[in-house]
Amino acid sequence: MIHSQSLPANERVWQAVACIPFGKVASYGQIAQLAGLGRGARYVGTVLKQLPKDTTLPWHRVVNAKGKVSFTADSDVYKRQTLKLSEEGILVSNGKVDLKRYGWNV
DNA sequence: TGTATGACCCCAA
DNA sequence: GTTGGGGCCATAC
Repeated sequence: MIHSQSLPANERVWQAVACIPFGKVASYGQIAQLAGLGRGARYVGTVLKQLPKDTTLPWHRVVNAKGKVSFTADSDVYKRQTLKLSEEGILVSNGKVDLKRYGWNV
Protein backbone atom coordinates (compact mmCIF):
# COMPACT_ATOMS: atom_id res chain seq x y z
CA MET A 1 0.00 0.00 0.00
CA ILE A 2 1.63 3.16 -1.03
CA HIS A 3 0.40 6.26 0.55
CA SER A 4 3.42 8.40 -0.18
CA GLN A 5 1.43 10.65 -2.36
CA SER A 6 -2.06 9.84 -1.36
CA LEU A 7 -2.05 9.52 2.37
CA PRO A 8 -5.44 9.26 3.99
CA ALA A 9 -6.99 12.63 4.55
CA ASN A 10 -6.87 12.27 8.31
CA GLU A 11 -3.12 11.54 8.28
CA ARG A 12 -2.46 14.55 6.12
CA VAL A 13 -4.35 16.63 8.64
CA TRP A 14 -2.16 15.17 11.38
CA GLN A 15 0.95 16.08 9.45
CA ALA A 16 -0.25 19.62 8.87
CA VAL A 17 -1.11 20.09 12.54
CA ALA A 18 2.24 18.63 13.55
CA CYS A 19 3.91 21.23 11.34
CA ILE A 20 2.61 24.13 13.40
CA PRO A 21 5.62 25.73 15.06
CA PHE A 22 5.83 26.02 18.82
CA GLY A 23 4.23 29.19 20.07
CA LYS A 24 2.11 29.67 16.95
CA VAL A 25 -1.46 28.95 16.03
CA ALA A 26 -3.13 28.02 12.75
CA SER A 27 -6.70 28.16 11.59
CA TYR A 28 -8.74 25.22 10.39
CA GLY A 29 -8.70 26.64 6.90
CA GLN A 30 -4.93 26.85 7.03
CA ILE A 31 -4.65 23.23 8.06
CA ALA A 32 -7.13 22.19 5.42
CA GLN A 33 -5.14 23.95 2.76
CA LEU A 34 -1.86 22.41 3.93
CA ALA A 35 -3.49 18.99 4.01
CA GLY A 36 -4.55 19.47 0.41
CA LEU A 37 -8.19 19.58 1.37
CA GLY A 38 -8.71 23.02 -0.11
CA ARG A 39 -11.57 24.46 1.86
CA GLY A 40 -12.34 21.33 3.81
CA ALA A 41 -11.90 23.13 7.09
CA ARG A 42 -14.88 21.34 8.55
CA TYR A 43 -13.26 18.01 7.98
CA VAL A 44 -10.25 19.18 9.95
CA GLY A 45 -12.53 19.62 12.92
CA THR A 46 -13.94 16.15 12.34
CA VAL A 47 -10.46 14.64 12.36
CA LEU A 48 -9.33 16.52 15.45
CA LYS A 49 -12.46 15.45 17.26
CA GLN A 50 -11.56 11.84 16.65
CA LEU A 51 -8.07 12.25 18.06
CA PRO A 52 -7.30 10.17 21.15
CA LYS A 53 -6.84 12.22 24.28
CA ASP A 54 -3.31 10.88 24.69
CA THR A 55 -2.30 12.16 21.29
CA THR A 56 0.98 14.00 20.89
CA LEU A 57 -0.52 16.16 18.21
CA PRO A 58 -0.59 19.88 19.03
CA TRP A 59 -4.27 20.16 18.23
CA HIS A 60 -4.56 23.02 20.70
CA ARG A 61 -2.73 25.24 18.23
CA VAL A 62 -5.69 25.05 15.89
CA VAL A 63 -8.28 27.80 16.16
CA ASN A 64 -10.86 29.21 13.81
CA ALA A 65 -10.25 31.98 11.30
CA LYS A 66 -11.04 34.66 13.86
CA GLY A 67 -8.41 33.32 16.21
CA LYS A 68 -11.01 32.13 18.61
CA VAL A 69 -11.35 28.75 20.26
CA SER A 70 -14.18 26.75 18.78
CA PHE A 71 -15.41 25.50 22.11
CA THR A 72 -17.73 26.82 24.72
CA ALA A 73 -15.91 28.45 27.61
CA ASP A 74 -17.34 25.98 30.09
CA SER A 75 -16.13 22.86 28.31
CA ASP A 76 -13.09 20.95 29.50
CA VAL A 77 -11.41 20.84 26.13
CA TYR A 78 -11.64 24.60 26.00
CA LYS A 79 -9.81 24.90 29.30
CA ARG A 80 -7.20 22.37 28.21
CA GLN A 81 -6.58 24.16 24.96
CA THR A 82 -6.26 27.62 26.46
CA LEU A 83 -4.01 26.22 29.18
CA LYS A 84 -1.67 24.55 26.71
CA LEU A 85 -1.58 27.69 24.61
CA SER A 86 -0.67 29.83 27.58
CA GLU A 87 2.04 27.33 28.47
CA GLU A 88 3.54 27.92 25.05
CA GLY A 89 3.57 31.66 25.59
CA ILE A 90 0.40 32.30 23.65
CA LEU A 91 -1.84 34.64 25.54
CA VAL A 92 -5.49 33.75 25.29
CA SER A 93 -7.83 36.57 26.18
CA ASN A 94 -11.52 35.89 26.29
CA GLY A 95 -11.07 32.66 24.35
CA LYS A 96 -9.24 34.25 21.49
CA VAL A 97 -5.64 34.78 20.49
CA ASP A 98 -3.98 37.57 18.58
CA LEU A 99 -3.53 36.17 15.10
CA LYS A 100 -1.36 39.09 14.10
CA ARG A 101 1.11 38.07 16.78
CA TYR A 102 0.72 34.31 17.08
CA GLY A 103 -0.72 33.46 13.70
CA TRP A 104 1.32 30.96 11.75
CA ASN A 105 2.69 32.66 8.72
CA VAL A 106 3.81 30.20 6.08
C1' DT B 1 -27.82 7.43 -4.27
C1' DG B 2 -29.23 10.97 -1.40
C1' DT B 3 -29.48 13.41 2.96
C1' DA B 4 -27.64 15.07 7.29
C1' DT B 5 -23.85 16.40 10.24
C1' DG B 6 -19.51 18.68 11.73
C1' DA B 7 -13.96 21.60 17.04
C1' DC B 8 -15.27 25.83 9.70
C1' DC B 9 -15.00 29.89 6.22
C1' DC B 10 -16.69 33.72 3.58
C1' DC B 11 -19.81 37.18 2.12
C1' DA B 12 -23.98 40.02 2.07
C1' DA B 13 -27.78 42.54 4.42
C1' DG C 1 -21.87 44.11 15.46
C1' DT C 2 -25.02 40.46 14.60
C1' DT C 3 -27.53 37.23 11.68
C1' DG C 4 -28.38 34.32 7.88
C1' DG C 5 -27.27 31.82 3.88
C1' DG C 6 -24.18 29.23 0.82
C1' DG C 7 -20.03 26.56 0.10
C1' DC C 8 -16.30 23.35 0.78
C1' DC C 9 -14.61 18.26 2.18
C1' DA C 10 -15.25 13.65 4.20
C1' DT C 11 -18.07 10.49 6.95
C1' DA C 12 -22.32 8.01 8.68
C1' DC C 13 -26.82 6.21 7.95
